[in-house]
Amino acid sequence: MTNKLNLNNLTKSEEDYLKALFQLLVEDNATKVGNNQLAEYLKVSPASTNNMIKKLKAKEYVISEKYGKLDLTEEGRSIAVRLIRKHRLWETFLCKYLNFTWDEVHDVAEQLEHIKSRKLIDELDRFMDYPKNDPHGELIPNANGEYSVLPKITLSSLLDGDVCELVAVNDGSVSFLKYVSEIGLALSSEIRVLEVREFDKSIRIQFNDVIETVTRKFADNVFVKKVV
Amino acid sequence: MTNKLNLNNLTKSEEDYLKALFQLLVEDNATKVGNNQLAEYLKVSPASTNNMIKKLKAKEYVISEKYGKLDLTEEGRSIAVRLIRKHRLWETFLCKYLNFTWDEVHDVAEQLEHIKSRKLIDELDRFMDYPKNDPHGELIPNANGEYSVLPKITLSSLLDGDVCELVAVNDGSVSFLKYVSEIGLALSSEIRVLEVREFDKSIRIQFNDVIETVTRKFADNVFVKKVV
DNA sequence: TTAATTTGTTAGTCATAGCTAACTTTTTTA
DNA sequence: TAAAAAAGTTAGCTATGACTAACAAATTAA
Ligand SMILES: [Mn+2]
Ligand SMILES: [Mn+2]
Ligand SMILES: [Mn+2]
Ligand SMILES: [Mn+2]
Repeated sequence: MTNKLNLNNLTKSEEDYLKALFQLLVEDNATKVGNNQLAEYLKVSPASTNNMIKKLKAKEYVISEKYGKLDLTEEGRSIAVRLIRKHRLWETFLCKYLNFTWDEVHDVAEQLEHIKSRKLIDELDRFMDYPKNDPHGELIPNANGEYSVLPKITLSSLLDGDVCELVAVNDGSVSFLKYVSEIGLALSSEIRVLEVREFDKSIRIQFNDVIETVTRKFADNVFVKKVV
Repeated sequence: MTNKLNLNNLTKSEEDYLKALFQLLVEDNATKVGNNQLAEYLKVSPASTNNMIKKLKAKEYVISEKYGKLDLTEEGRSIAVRLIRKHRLWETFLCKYLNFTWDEVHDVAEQLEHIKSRKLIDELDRFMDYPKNDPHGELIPNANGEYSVLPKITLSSLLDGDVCELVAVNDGSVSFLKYVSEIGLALSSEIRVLEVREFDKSIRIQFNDVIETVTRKFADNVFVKKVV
């Protein structure tokens, strides 16, 4: 048990890098994550990530060999999970109690996730009666740091005739989330794939007696579980 | 009307300096505030404050002549008031909804006050139904930036026989606040000054049939309004 | 009114965290 | 398998915001 309790001396940047690396490693289930990939994800230069990775290696949150791929230590993963817990709890709070819509919460949660107070986040969790999912459908890690990834596939991976339930959406883009709501989709919507068009991979879908055509790019950001 | 809307490009440090200067100027009603005084208040070196004051003068939040005293512009005051509003609303939220005690809230609020989202703070205000006072008794500025200082004097300024009501406490020191609660004092307590001792300015006070002797230092941090 | 003390300023240093440009190593492709 | 491309690294620069040490101005005391 590597319980060093060195959780509160991380800078906002260090936290952001650890969370980003975790999301690439675990959530996007990439087999290997490289320096340039991390740089692109964080929208900084490869030189910046290279520099930060050095520091995080010295602090034993990250493992990698020179010119090799990146990985997180147990301690590094644990910090990342705590950040994701905070992020998702705050998003939930903003939607459920402060009248935020699901496209408004991410940017504010990016700030709030860096507030350092164990009591704050655990009490917020209790106050909301331990929610399981955030406003975008993603699972919220619990106070013990137990983390699991929602079983999901992208809408774009389905074939003609498949029926699925919308279980989560990518929360990164405001315009995407607004678009999803506008056409009438929401978490739990049942979606039937009418046709995947060969030419441009656009997809005709049906839900609530509505028929829409969505692009491949759109469908890549919609996460579903198959029903039929 | 100097409404430049340049409110969201300030660093945490810049915000902290403006708030500190405001608190020295307005809340502690100091006639003049100097560079070293600000440095001591913020627990940084005079060189650091001198440097930051230069930057804040360039941005037109602060006014001062070389070797002269410091003052805030309207814009500078406005930023400071918004920070104080955020600080006090968060303190109130933590106490009322998240089971924090009044000695636990200040440090977390120091972090939360720097979160940038107009909607967040105005919705938090609405959620709590527009509270007037924070957990330490201080007035919460409203959404229009209207700010007023609670009419108050220190307990240490009273004389033998005076009777007063506890209206606020200095929220800076955890050990002080714990001490206040422990002896049974709270906001609205009625306190009678039995005797101010010449020798060390210690004060015998009575409240709720309790008689206690408190030091001058203690009484400096207790804010009251006179009843008799 | 001079001398001592306090207050304020400047110069130079450090750490953090970005950047570009140049370079090296690894991987891919022809 | 050699050349090209991609990926990763390094050096050197910038800005922010701390610091100390040295100095100048203003205030206070003698
Ligand atoms: Mn989010
Ligand atoms: Mn989310
Ligand atoms: Mn406070
Ligand atoms: Mn307070």
